[in-house]
Amino acid sequence: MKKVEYSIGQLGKLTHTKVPTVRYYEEIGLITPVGRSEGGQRRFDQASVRRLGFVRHARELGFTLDAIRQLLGLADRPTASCEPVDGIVQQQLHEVDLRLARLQAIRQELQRMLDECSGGKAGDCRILEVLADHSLCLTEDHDHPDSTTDRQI
Amino acid sequence: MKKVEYSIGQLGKLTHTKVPTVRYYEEIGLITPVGRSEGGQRRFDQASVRRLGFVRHARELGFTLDAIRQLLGLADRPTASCEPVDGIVQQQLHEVDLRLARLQAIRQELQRMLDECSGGKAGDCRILEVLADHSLCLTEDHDHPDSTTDRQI
DNA sequence: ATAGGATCTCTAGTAACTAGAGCTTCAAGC
DNA sequence: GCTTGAAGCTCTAGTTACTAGAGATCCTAT
Repeated sequence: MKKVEYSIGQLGKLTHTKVPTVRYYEEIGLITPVGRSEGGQRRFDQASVRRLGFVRHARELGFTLDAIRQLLGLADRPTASCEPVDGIVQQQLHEVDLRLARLQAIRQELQRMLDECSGGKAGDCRILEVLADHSLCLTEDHDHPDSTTDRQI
Repeated sequence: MKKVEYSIGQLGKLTHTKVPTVRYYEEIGLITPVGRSEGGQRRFDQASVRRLGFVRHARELGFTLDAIRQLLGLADRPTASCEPVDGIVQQQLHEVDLRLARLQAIRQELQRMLDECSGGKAGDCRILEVLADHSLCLTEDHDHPDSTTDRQI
């Protein structure tokens, strides 16, 4: 069984990751090539594929790169307790729940705005009115964008 | 009835907007002070308050500043048809729906991961396993972060 | 008159990439 | 062995919507 090596492009294909993204992950220390070719091109191995796969999957689930860095650190020490892993995931679930709640409220208001728009001139547009006057909207949870840690997905 | 004027700080309080954010919105052309004081400080009026209120409310609903710029342009021409407004809002609703669907799938997988974790060593951690091996996860819609236009809320 | 809070401008930083310029390396075909 | 074109390299800068800080100036109340 010989060691298979991958170019950055092959690694990218295997993990559905764009090449510049792989380089970016290397830059911030999430993955490291096993070496370089004679001419200086990056070479990766099977472990890189798994590691990058992990990163990508976690990103799909909305984890920040920072959280992923922690998860990777924990995954690297198989004898450690998996409690912190659990904590990170629980935290993420919590944030997803918050975002779901906010999005659902937003969805409702958008839908209502659309329902009320009768399609005339902008001057009479109910949508523009609601947007201009917050008190016309139903949402209670008046959450101000500045304070909202708004992130991805 | 005399014209009331507001400093940037007062405007910020009235609209729950941080002062640097107000300046940023001015920089990108969303709002404009009515003038400046002798000493060069910005002065705003009631119309500024309404306009900034509009921006903030639209941001809460997840519109991009670009969409908001368009909405403001439409709101400024009351005789124009409100059809494009409707279009922008519908588009936004659509995006919110997509995001809700994705978040719900994510929520499910996070929950399942937590349910399966028995709390032992990281080496046996089901969570880390699932993260490392995408094929272990239930989500069908394998959506790759790169291609995801992931934005706020 | 003065103190101290508010405001000014300017630069730089955040997350997680993406895009482009200008150059070099690699692999396949002849 | 040579050529050619895709793929790789580094570096800089751009994206969105702000936020933070430095150092100077203004405004208002005592």
